Amino acid sequence: MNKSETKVLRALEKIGSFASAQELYKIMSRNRDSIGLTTVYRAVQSLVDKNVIDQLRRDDGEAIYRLCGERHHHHLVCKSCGSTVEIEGSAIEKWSAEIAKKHGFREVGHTAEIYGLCRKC
Amino acid sequence: MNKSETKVLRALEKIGSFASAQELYKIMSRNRDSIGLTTVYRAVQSLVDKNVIDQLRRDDGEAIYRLCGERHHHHLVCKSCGSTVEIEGSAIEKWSAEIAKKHGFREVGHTAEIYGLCRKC
DNA sequence: ATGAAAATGAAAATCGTTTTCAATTTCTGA
DNA sequence: TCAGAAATTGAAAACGATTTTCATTTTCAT
Repeated sequence: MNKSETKVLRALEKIGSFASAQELYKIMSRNRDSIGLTTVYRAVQSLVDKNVIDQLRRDDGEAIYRLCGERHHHHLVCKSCGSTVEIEGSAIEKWSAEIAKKHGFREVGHTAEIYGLCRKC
Repeated sequence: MNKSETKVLRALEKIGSFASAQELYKIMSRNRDSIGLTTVYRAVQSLVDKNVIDQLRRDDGEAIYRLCGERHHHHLVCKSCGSTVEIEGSAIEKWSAEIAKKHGFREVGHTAEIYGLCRKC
C-alpha cells in the first residue's frame, strides 16, 4: 500500500459513502491533499484489486467506490428536489442472499434505491 | 414507435439477450439493415423511456439493453459473463412501500438488482 | 551515495455516448 | 396534389470518464 493509496483511502473514510474517482480528486485537491487525477485512478484500481474497496456503477455508468465491509445502506431519493434519506435494508439483504443461493450465485452484492416525491414536493 | 425503433427492436429480438448500442449498430450494419450509430442511440433511449427495453450496465460501464417482459421484475446478473435471471421481488415491493410511507414519500418506484458470480464463472 | 525499480502526473489517446446541424423524409391541411 | 411544418436521420464534432504514454521524481536496497 503506497502513499497515494493511503491518501485515497483516508479520503474515502472521511466521505463515509460512495465517491467516484473524479469526486475523490476534487475533494482531495480542495483539501490541499495534492494528488494527480491519474494517480487517483491508479490508486482506486489497485485498491479494488486488493479487495480493500468496492467498485459499483452509477446509473450513468460512472464508477463509484466505497470501503469494503462498511455497513452499507440504501437511499430514498426525491426525484424532484433530490433530497435523500439513508435507509436500512435488512429485508433486501435477506432477499438478495436467498435468491442468490437458489440460483447458485456466489460473491453477491446488490443495489437498491427507492425514489419518489418527498413531502415538500 | 418510429422506423428505427422498430428496427432496433427486431434486432434485439433476434439476438435474444443483451446487446450494447455499439453491438446493435455493428450487427445491423452487417445485415445491410442500414442505420446510423446516432440513430441506434436515440432508439434505445426512447425504448428505455417507453419501458419497452431494459437498460443495465456491464462491469466496464457500457450500457446494455434487452427486451423486458411487461411484468415488473428484477435481475440477477453474473458480473463475469453477464448471464441474467429474471427474479421476482415481492419482498422489495413491500419494503419499498413501507419505507416510503414512513418518510411521507409519494409516487414511489424502486430499482433493485443482485449481482454476483454464477455457477459457471 | 549510487543505480535500479517504483511511483507520479501532465498531456495525449481511447472509447462510449451526446450534441449539433444541415439534409431528408413524413405528415398535415388546404 | 402541393407547400410548408414537423419529425427523423446521420456525419461530424464535442464531451466526459478512463487509460496510456513518457519523461521526471522519489524510494529503496546495496
